[in-house]
Amino acid sequence: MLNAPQTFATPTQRVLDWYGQAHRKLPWRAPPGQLAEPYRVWLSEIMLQQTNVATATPYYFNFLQKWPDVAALARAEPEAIMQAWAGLGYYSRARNLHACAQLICAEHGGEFPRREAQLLKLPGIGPYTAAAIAAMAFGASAVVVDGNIERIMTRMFALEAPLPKAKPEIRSHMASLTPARHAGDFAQALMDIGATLCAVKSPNCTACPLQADCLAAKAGNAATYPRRAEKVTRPHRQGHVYIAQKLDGSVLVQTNGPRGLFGGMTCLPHSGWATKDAQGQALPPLPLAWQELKGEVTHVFTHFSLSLTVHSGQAADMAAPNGMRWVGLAQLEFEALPSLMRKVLAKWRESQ
DNA sequence: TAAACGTGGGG
DNA sequence: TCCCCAAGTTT
Repeated sequence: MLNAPQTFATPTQRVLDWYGQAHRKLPWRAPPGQLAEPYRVWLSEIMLQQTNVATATPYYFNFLQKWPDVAALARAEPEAIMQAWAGLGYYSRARNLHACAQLICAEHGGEFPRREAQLLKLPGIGPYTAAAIAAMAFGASAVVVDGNIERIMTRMFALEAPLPKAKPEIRSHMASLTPARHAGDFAQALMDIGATLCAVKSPNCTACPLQADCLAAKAGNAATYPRRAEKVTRPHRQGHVYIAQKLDGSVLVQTNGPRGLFGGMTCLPHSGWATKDAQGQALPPLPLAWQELKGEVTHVFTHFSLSLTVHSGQAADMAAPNGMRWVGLAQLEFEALPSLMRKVLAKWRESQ
């Protein structure tokens, strides 16, 4: 089977050919046909979990500059990592990133394990990321399945089972297509196709190298895949947040424990919003003459939306309550503040 | 298995 | 404005 004409090429070969000439150039990527550095693949893959390329890219450069390799990252202060991650969301990724770096240095001699099964054991590395690192950094013929590839497989094979039920079937199709060599390029090619051609809303089938292999393209209904289970309605929650300021300008903050929403991050004192019972109950951290700011701060999370009433109060030169601390106004920007808290502070400043 | 876990951009 | 959801993992 030498020199098979393009017309008779396999879908896999068509995708690899397309990648050679149409691939996106991304900072963590190796050129087609080459392997990328494990540290860069890992760092980018963690950042890209549920996160757009455009959003993750500046964070990737910042991390790489601060911590050029896994040993440097392992030595970093956890607070510095959380601060650098602030705004990216899903903060358990940052905590696991540090734990993973330390584990690699302590138990793997500072080198990433090459085998998928061993990668899978590391904190923050699940089935997708383990396969991606094994394929892109080590050349393994790993079966990489992310959201893009799920979308492409359900369209190519017109899979009617709704996600996540279709996942085993998707994986099986992807396994059949994955080449023995260049599996990393193949996966990245499919992700590029998913991002630029096989889009969620209006797929560009005529430009797709898989058009001839795609049942949904033939049927003209690609946009209806993947089928999805019914979405649950997002509950709404309420809470109160308190900005206490001393005469020297410093503001009262607290650092969250490692788990749960905003785990490991810096927050303004607040009433809590995690449970239905706790919502809306004002619970100031200090007995001050609190003033309520006009208008609420709203924020939408994946699993609930939130309205926050903002209170401001002038404090005398008093000690911070247990578990809290005063932070100078100029130092606030260097805290690991999630976007919600920055939003609250912005509203407060604009009310001053 | 299903829920928890952030955020910003696009239609 | 509102809804959807993006290179998932953990519990």
